[in-house]
Amino acid sequence: MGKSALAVELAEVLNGEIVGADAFQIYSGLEILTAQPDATLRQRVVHHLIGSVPCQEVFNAGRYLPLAEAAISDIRARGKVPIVVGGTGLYIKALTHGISETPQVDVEIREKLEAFSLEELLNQLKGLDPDSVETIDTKNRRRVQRALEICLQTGEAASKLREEWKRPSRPCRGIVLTREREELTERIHVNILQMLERGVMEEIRSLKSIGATAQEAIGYRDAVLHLNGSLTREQWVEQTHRASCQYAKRQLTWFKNQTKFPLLKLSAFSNLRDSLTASLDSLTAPLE
RNA sequence: GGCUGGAUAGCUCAGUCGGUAGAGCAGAGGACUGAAAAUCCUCGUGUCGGGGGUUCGAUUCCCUCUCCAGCCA
Repeated sequence: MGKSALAVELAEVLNGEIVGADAFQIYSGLEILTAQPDATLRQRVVHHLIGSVPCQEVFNAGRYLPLAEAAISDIRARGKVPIVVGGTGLYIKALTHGISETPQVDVEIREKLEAFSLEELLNQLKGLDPDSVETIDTKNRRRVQRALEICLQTGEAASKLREEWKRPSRPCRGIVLTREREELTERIHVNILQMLERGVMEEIRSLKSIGATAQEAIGYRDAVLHLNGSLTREQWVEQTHRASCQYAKRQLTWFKNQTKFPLLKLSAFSNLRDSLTASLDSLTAPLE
């Protein structure tokens, strides 16, 4: 989409610093694959939380929130403007609305639950927390399992701990960047080819290990298959491109329907300057 | 040239003992409270390769043609 470059322009105008809100750019070791802002951009403006967690570690929204809040306070304390940039809707919503007070994920419990079928998980959950069964998507294993994890860890019903998104919106302004679908598709293609030129495959080959969450990055598993020889370079490009386009669509759906931020279609502008001006206009919208 | 398989949704393929057909993937839309670049939900009319025959009725049986594989010459 072109978030990183635009964010740096904005930060320079607003005397700001950037706080990453991207579940995968957070990892170090996957700089190329996750398209982290390059050295030039990072020299111009201070970036927080990007490439800051070893990709061997398990990371999630629960870990993200306090880190991001700390970064934001720190920026404010120095009289600067925090600019949160990223494509992970859940992380941004956690920041603006907070999330329920539930304990950190217990890896052992999670692993134990992996062994059960969805039906078995549902039955357990029905016994412990019938209300949850009413509210969550019971066809979605992740949701059912998470609710059960909370019940088992806390000894309480997950539905009790789950509060409405509280802190109905901490004051902030925001914009959602979009582009024409075709243009976006083309840009994604170019970006993927650039990853190869920059050495994604070498980056991935040199990893000694990778954590359970980081390995979900688009293109990672297929890259491993390519390095094994079971997938051609072209196939890697094709699959990664497809997955990225699908992801971009899901992001749009999320931001359109889960936030009140105005949409800004970048396709209308031919250069960064104009995009910046338009962004600044949009950002004068009332505080959310 | 002969034989044997194929030819069905954008792609890979099921299927119809003859009553005009369905999965996965792709595509479109949507959901989303600690795995979120994840996970999940909804949406399937297509000359069933062309032509002819049998039949009340053929994508399904028969003949023929075309194309693609493989085998034999």
